[in-house]
Amino acid sequence: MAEEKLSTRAENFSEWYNELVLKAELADYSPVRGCMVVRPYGWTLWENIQQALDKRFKDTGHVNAAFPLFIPMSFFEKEKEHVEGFAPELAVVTHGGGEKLEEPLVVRPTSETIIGYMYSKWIKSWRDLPVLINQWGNVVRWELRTKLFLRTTEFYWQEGHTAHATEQEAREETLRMLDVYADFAINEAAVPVLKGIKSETEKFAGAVMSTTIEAIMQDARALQSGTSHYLGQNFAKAFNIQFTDQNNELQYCHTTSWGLSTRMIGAIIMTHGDDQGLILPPRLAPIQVVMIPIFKNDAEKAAVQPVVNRIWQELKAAGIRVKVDEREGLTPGFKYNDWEMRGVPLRMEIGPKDVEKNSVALARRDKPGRDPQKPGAGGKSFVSQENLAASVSGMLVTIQAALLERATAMRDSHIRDPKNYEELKQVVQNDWAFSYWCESKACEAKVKEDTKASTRCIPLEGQPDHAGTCIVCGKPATRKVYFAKSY
RNA sequence: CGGGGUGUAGCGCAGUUGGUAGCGCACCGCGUUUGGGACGCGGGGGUCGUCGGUUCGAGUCCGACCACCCCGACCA
Repeated sequence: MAEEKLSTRAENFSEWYNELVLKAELADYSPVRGCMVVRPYGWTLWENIQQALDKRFKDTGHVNAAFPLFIPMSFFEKEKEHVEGFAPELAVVTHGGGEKLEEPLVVRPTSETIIGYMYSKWIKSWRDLPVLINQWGNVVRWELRTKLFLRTTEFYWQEGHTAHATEQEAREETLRMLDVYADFAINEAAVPVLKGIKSETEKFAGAVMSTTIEAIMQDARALQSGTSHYLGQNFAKAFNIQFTDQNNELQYCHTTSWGLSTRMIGAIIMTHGDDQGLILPPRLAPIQVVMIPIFKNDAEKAAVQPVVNRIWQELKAAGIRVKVDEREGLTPGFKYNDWEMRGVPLRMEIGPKDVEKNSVALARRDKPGRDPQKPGAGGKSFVSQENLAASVSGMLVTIQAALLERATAMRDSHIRDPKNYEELKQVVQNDWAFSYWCESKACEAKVKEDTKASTRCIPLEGQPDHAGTCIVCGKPATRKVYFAKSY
């Protein structure tokens, strides 16, 4: 049950987020520190994300499998950078069945190691390649500071792991999956992400190259929303993933990995939500249309209910995710607010007047219109019951497009091009800076030191056609990078 | 792991010089209501975060611990 007002985004963005996650019943705090319980409404959203991604994975030739939750500790010691990167956040099982284990088991923080081990068993010949496997699962990273969906000790995600004969193939795969993520984020979640390459300091532990989709939240902070890595032969050498090529020569594979997690739910919340609550993109929303029957007495109820039922059937038959709010004892006004909190894209009101006029009232969540006397002011409109499924479908498409458009405008308004370093230091307090960078760790570290902003990515698109000078040190630079504060 | 804050009913809070726990919302029942957060009447629900100390007596005073949240160093 929704309670009264939320904190506003302007007052305290962080509070607003926390309250919204709880009140919209997406997730709740668990008795275990840093872990979350994903509630049915949040999980359904995740299932819709899974479906949209899984289809894209299958369409690009991948198959799903499941690897163990427990990984022998020694596996982590085989790849130097990997162990250094993950050692601080490993959860380790030392006992089982009441006895101390001979070798401790790590609860997977990511599965490169155990999958690498298995790939070395499965891959013998160039004919076995490429191997294109994805896994849906949970992982554990012992985080010091957690926040629902954005960073929790345990989280849910998918991790794709592929092995290829050549560097070129593996690099192509890395970028292909980055494109899949970007396509998903933009066209399903209406989150206008920027694709790019991570700096050396920001890349995945053990990768040769990390790529990312970066999103801008309403408070202008960056959220890394998905990553795709080219791992070179690092894991192949650590785990002996070798094959015999066409010339009968033994070669190491080139591997990739790519992941997208429940953090995406946080991205959706912080991209689209308003002070009224959640706003979900129609393509992913667990409930796309909520129907509110309105009646004052039994006679009106008798008139309204059959119409509600008929329309519900029609929408359902058309493949629309629709729910009728049949709760008794609550006023329509309360229900409006309640479903707005939960972010349902479209609300349909059906009362005696609609039955009489063969119409329904439709209210768009992305354009709250609180005064029905001023239909021009908000998103409330009255449409005929004829071809209603088509009108509703059309409106859902319109809402989806409007959300992406609004989010894109928001993103663009936050990207700035400071003229010099002094200006950059100001800009990154409330915006992103898109600046030439010499790609040295020293300059990157200096920005972080001075402003707390990090490099988010060197974007793959939108690079200038001429060289420039590093915004920090003034040395020649060929590419621009985004500097921003991040989650 | 450092700094700050909070722990009293499901949630938000009050609780005086220490005297045996209360308000709002939510919940349950009945009735009236219902096109933008309804109302009346009745009802249920608390070892006051934990442990210890002071005291005739502790939600209140003292100490320790624990948990969670917020802000900083690491990360999807």
